[in-house]
Amino acid sequence: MTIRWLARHAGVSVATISRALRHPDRVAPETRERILKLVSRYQFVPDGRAATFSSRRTGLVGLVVPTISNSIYAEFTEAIQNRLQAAGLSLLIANANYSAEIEAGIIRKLIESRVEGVILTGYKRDAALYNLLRHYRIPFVVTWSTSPEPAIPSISFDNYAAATEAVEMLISLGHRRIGLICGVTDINDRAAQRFDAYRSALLRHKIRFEPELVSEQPFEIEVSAEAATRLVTRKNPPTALFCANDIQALGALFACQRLNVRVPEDISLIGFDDLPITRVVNPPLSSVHVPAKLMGQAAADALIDAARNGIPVTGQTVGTELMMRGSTAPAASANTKIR
Amino acid sequence: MTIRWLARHAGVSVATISRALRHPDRVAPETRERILKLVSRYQFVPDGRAATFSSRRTGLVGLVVPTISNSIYAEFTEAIQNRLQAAGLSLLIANANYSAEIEAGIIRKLIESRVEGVILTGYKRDAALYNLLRHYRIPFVVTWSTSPEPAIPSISFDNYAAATEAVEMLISLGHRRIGLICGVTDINDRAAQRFDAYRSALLRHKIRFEPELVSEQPFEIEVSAEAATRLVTRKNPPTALFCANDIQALGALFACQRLNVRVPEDISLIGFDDLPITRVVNPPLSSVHVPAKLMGQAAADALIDAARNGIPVTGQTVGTELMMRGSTAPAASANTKIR
DNA sequence: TTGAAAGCGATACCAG
DNA sequence: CTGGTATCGCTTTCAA
Repeated sequence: MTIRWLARHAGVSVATISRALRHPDRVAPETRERILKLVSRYQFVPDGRAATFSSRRTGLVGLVVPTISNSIYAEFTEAIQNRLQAAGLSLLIANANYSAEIEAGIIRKLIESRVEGVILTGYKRDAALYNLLRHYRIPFVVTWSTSPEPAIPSISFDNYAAATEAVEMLISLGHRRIGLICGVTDINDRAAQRFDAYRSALLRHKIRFEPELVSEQPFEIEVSAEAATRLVTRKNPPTALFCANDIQALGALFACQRLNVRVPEDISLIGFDDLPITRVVNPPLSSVHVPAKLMGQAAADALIDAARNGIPVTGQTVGTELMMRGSTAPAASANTKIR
Repeated sequence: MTIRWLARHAGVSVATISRALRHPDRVAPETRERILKLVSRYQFVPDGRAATFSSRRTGLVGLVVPTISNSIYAEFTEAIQNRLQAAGLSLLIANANYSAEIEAGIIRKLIESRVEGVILTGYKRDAALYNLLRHYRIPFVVTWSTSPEPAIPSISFDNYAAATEAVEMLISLGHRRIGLICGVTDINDRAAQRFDAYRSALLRHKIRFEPELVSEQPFEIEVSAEAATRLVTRKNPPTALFCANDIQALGALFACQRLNVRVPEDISLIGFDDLPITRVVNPPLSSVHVPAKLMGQAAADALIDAARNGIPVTGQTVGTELMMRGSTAPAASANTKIR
């Protein structure tokens, strides 16, 4: 069942069939009707690869995320997918699983598929990969972190600034012993930037940085709860905890509840991502709002523009907002000065 | 940059280049070295479409899910993706967004891409779609619900049985006023089956079915919390709530906490999906464990087998398990008889 | 408005 | 072991 077969049956040329399918207005109404009737009668679905192959357009965009089981990436992915779908493009999705090797393989495969654009998560990766994409003239955009290199366009928020705001808020509430739970900085540049921001903020305020108050963990709520438990049950526990991720913040919140450590009276919590659930838990969780959906849409739009109209992708910074909720309060012990 | 170009530069034929890339052992070591050096020097990545086109294999599998922002689908998707990736196949993912129309368009597009298999969510859809897939000899499998038609292979658990177990548990704990929060049954056959199970269980135990105790809602935690609030603040509130989804159960739990309705003393809760978070909240949430990962892997494996070895997809039922945790207790008022 | 024919880039069969 | 070549299914000039 091919265009050629249909052409024979309809008594026209393959060119006419192709036109009837793609540019119906360029075919005589009568001819068109006849063809379309055949098409639906035989449930003909043209081979997209062949089409793609002659027209040089695959209609495919690749997305590389470390995982989608983290809600925030799921939301991000979904936003991208919806946008592309609306533009008639398809999403080829791949999990890099926080592994540089897997990622490299994935990117190669995307190039093999001749995707018309690639959305990357995080900027830190072998330069060879960026070069490969450029070499194949495949527009790409980095999300979730901004690359220091201007040649690598990123549509993202500023992890460092956002984390700084959160930590400074805790400091301004009088907290001096502030713990951190974040992702594994070796494999996650977002986590690394947030860690940096935390550390710098402390130093800037002359607060000693204590490595024992920092816990790097994978994003699993049970693991995070355990990490928080360890932090909170120290002899000299922190009075505030910055969790560079809501999953971890939730783990911490539930761990505290279980330990009868009152939030925010005994310990203040701030998360990161602003998942919908933060507004529903008790107390509601303060969190840094990350415009995941917006960021995804902007990235998709940029790539759609690049693919359709050859417009080069330009970087863009989207804003975050610290959402203060019930999980954060002035330090009880300290001389509480809110500025 | 094509195979032909490389052939000229290497002074060999295109056939040899192709072989050097796909079957290195069928090429003289010397020739091979020379070719591979060129390939890496020019960062040549063969065009997968062309390959696909001559070899009749696209290496693509399509997945149609209603959404991925629900964690449980994200986990499912991820399992499939990992499995396919390991088998050298790529996942083309599409959100149907609980819309039959969008889904139909998506399936058409998957056929256009000549995917080698399709994983569907839920069985209820226009028969024409199934026929189209069959017509194109594309193996498919239904997940998340079992089709009553044997011609539609499903790899799934039994929604009805699983929900029945949960509701009967509540009944056996002495509950007689049991509420239900579930998905929108019009567009979600899983929700519909769970609703049916709930209703039948009540009737079977001579408990009056009260429509006012049922709330159909989209899977958003805030919406679910409101729905639960309405149910719990009735003049004559239920003593137990079956939530056909953990998102909704969590919404209910947090709503109860906020209203000072004690769980499980005042109201028992059972969710569905057994998300990791259920083990961490307070009290831990009873839930029906759904083997999302296993189901995804099995579906992926079935399709891999179908694509690779022409083995027809056969249905399979995977088990669920009711995980009883702290959110459920015997009815306080009633004459508590645990059988 | 319609048709003929030249690709698009790799694969694989068949010779040599 | 290597080369020539038909082929996959459709799009797209270019003519008619």
